[in-house]
Amino acid sequence: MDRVAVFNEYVRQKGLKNTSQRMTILETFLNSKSHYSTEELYLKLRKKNPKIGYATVHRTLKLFAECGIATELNFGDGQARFEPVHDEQHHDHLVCTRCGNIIEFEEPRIEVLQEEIGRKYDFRIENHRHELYGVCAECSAKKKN
Amino acid sequence: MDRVAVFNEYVRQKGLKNTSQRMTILETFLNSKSHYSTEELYLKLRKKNPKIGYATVHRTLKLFAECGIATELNFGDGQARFEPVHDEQHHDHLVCTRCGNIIEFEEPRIEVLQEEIGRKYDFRIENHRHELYGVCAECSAKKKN
DNA sequence: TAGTTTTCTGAAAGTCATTTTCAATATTTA
DNA sequence: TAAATATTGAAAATGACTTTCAGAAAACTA
Repeated sequence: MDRVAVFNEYVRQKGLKNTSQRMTILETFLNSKSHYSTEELYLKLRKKNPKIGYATVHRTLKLFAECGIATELNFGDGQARFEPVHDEQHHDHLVCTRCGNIIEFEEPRIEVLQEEIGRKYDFRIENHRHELYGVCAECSAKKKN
Repeated sequence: MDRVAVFNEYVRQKGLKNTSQRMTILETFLNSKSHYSTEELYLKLRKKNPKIGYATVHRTLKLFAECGIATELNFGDGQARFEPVHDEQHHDHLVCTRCGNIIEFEEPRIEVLQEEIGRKYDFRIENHRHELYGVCAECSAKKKN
């Protein structure tokens, strides 16, 4: 079941309504690999439909997260970001504190160790956040620091 | 050099002033293992000194983080938290999404893997954030879910 | 040590992302 | 198609932080 279908199913089950705004937002959101903040997605959407409101974008992104087709991220810059959930393996993020660039990484061995920690503390892990902050290759080269 | 000395040294070097408020806040902050939000520490401090202001508490916590005796944490509940830096090994956190309880864990093998990732992406890691969210043993027992 | 300079403080106002309100509008149901 | 119900967008509200500013306190200076 693709993500559009998941969303439609969620909307149906919850007795929500399927509006043109929601479809536009979903489409734009899925067709991008960026880690959008509400603001960024809102600005992008205005170009397609200048009538769309900020609150609607925000509410809809929350809805995506709720039904499991988006993940809410927070890189400490004071605004939430959202990324589409993909079928591929879970990944985490390297965040460049100079240029803001975000690199995704996968490390199954860390995932395994996390599970081990959960068992050790008798803690049922539901999700996690793992971000590495620093300076990316480009910025290191640029500023030779 | 203990953390009070580190703070005093930092204040001296920066040409800042050493006030009674800062000392009170530092003392209260260090004598606790909690992960205080500004609000929580502010409320606790009011009991000792009702005249102390929220802004001062917040500014001072930022100052602690700046001089390296505190770490700023963010568990996604919309408010920053601070913990005293201890000499012991670096740790990360398990956060119970039911009761809010925070457990610290250490896992050197994860630290090693992080460094490996940094090398792989030619990324100079300066710090990281690693939090595991889920249900703690107590809450699991309570709600049998 | 008194005077001068500079930083601090606390209260209040301002900021900024997010959330809520509400009247108008759109979707879905009957 | 009408009735019921959810959604929308604009604007107001919220909440965590951040800044402002005038008076207070600390550090420096002669």
